[in-house]
Amino acid sequence: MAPPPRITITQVAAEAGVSTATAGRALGGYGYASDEVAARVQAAARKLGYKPNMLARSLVTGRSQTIGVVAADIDNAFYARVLRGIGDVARSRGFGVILTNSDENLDREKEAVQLLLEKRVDGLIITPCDVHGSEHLRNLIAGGCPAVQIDRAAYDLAADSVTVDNRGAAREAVAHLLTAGHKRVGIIAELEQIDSGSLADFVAQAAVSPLTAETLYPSWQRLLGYLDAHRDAGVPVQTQLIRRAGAYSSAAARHEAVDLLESGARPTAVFAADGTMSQGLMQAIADLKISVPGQLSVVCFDDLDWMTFMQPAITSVHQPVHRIGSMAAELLLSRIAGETSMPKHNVLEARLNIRDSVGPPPH
Amino acid sequence: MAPPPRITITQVAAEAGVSTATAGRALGGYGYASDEVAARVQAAARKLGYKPNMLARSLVTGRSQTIGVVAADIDNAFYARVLRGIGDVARSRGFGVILTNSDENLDREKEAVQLLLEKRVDGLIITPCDVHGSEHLRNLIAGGCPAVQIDRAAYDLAADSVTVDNRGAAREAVAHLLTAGHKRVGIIAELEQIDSGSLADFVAQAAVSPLTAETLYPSWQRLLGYLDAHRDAGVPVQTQLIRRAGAYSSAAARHEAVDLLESGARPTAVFAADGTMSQGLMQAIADLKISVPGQLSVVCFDDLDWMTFMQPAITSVHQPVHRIGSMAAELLLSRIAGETSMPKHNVLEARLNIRDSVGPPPH
DNA sequence: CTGAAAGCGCTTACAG
DNA sequence: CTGAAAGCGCTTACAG
Repeated sequence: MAPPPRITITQVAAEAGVSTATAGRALGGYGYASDEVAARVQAAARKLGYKPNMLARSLVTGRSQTIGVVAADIDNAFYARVLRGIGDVARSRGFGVILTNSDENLDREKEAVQLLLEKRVDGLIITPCDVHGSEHLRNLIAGGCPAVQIDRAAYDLAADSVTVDNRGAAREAVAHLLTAGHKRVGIIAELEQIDSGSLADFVAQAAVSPLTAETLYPSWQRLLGYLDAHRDAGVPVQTQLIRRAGAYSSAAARHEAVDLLESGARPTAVFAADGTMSQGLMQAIADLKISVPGQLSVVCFDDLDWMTFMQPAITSVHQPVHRIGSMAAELLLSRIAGETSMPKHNVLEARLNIRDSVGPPPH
Repeated sequence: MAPPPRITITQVAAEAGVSTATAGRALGGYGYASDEVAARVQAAARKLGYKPNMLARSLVTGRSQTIGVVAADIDNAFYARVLRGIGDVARSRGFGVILTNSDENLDREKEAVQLLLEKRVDGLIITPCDVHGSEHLRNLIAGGCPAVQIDRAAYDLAADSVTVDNRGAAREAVAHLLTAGHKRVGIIAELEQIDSGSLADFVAQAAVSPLTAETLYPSWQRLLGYLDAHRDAGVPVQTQLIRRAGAYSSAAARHEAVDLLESGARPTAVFAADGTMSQGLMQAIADLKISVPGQLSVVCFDDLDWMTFMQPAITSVHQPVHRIGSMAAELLLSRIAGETSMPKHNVLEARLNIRDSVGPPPH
């Protein structure tokens, strides 16, 4: 009933009649060992049911063969998928993955990083909750801990990043609507963090000077794509069609969407800028019993990947989410392996998946 | 540019002018230390930016403050949520979480358990991919590693489990359809693993002797609930209405659903036994342009949690998924803390969420 | 309350 | 190719 004591390399060495150093070399795949001895040690290990204690190994080698992940919220299809990509790569390379959630909260992020550091991860993959660069992340990098950012990139952090071309994808999505003849295209976006003054200022500024999207939050990048498409098509932007949920919440999105769709100048098409906004929009459409694409054309950013199963199937922007994770992991592992070069910002393309939710504007 | 060397407790002790033992006691919160010394040590630690090395601590204490999770597939809303529940509890108790995926593959599961054991997790939460009890899991338990099963329970494993009352929930769901007057209710279920001979045998046996659901796979448990509801309502079971996708695949489900809905004796209602089956069913309904609930009433098991956003909103069985994870983690932590009692199988209730997808049978 | 010593289970130079 | 010794960074008895 009492748990049998764990077998250590000392016992294996004794059983095989060699030193622990030799046993370690034979088992750990480092250093030399004659075939004869190696076989004897392995037999002893098998016989005793030896399992190496990685904690001890890590303590001496200084590497834990573990990567840490700070996700914003694993209970979200986007991060779940990213994590799958990370996990697949980690597994294939013999690495473990320690997972933490920040909930977009800076204190939680700090705690999470702290935990991961104490557990001596070899590197970490993080969704920084503040793109304006948090000091603790700079310290991390300065401390020599490899890190790869995901989904967003803090502008002054000398670390790799893997993101999606949000701006380009939104531009394409909105262009698709404008090309179908729509002149009043709404957008529902999170736009929580204020990057550059008010929303109106942002729009005004985008109109006169080309903004760079690199260091913005995804929802602002997508708004920029929306503005790009309008400029490209020569369709004037109407600020009352730009709706800001102000939070990553489908309830907030639903509220904004209902308000938008009941407003005097109802748009003939709407672009929802992420999966959660899309949920809210679809709820609003159901609330108001609006037919799609009859009365309203719709394109959704589909982080959540359920747009294909809706009726009608929604034209949506599909991110290569698994790839974000696997690429981040590959990058991180190459940094851990010592590959050194300038930090690189990798931008993946998102694909527009054309379905049945876009038609010509009504009458 | 070179990463600054890590600060160890030895350096903190030197800085504070005490022994490492005292420094450890002052910092680690174990043993005694006078207020004066404690303050001096803490000041030194802060000054040097000391971060404890948990690897070293774990090596000596024998506890890693880490729990391992073997999920079937994190890229699935069910496990993502479970993991959230686990992560929330772990965080609040200062534990780390190492995540692995088994993909319902026994070899992967073994590898995963092996990895977790080498990393010396204090316990693990697992979705056993073979409910017939795998030897490696028995060894694990025998080795004294606390483990909690999730979603299913291997029948001969002396370990806690947290599952959902699949049978009861399916029974309620199907009863809801039968009560609405449906006499031909179809079911689309995974039913991959054969638990007791053929499907027909299983159904026949259930009719004569009361089967116990405890050690069955979830999809078989749900089928049992389907049969229960029919027996309760005195409605005869028609085997051609019981469709088996044979795999956890929405494509397979879609195929079976199309076949079922195009068959001579088309059912007037269908129960989809899990989120993936539900996807397949909804696709089939779209393929065939069947109106819901006009021509067909539908109840779905909603692992994926997107039924509420569909049009029309689908009546669905909603599992307390987050709770599964948090409960499993709490249970595991109490075992790790040394609480010893008989393994307990905890069964959570699922809730039927009534929406618009059920009406009376046509004509 | 504090310190010197031993030790957790490994790996790493260093001799041989 | 192998072994004796030292050491990774901590904690744990054991004296004092």
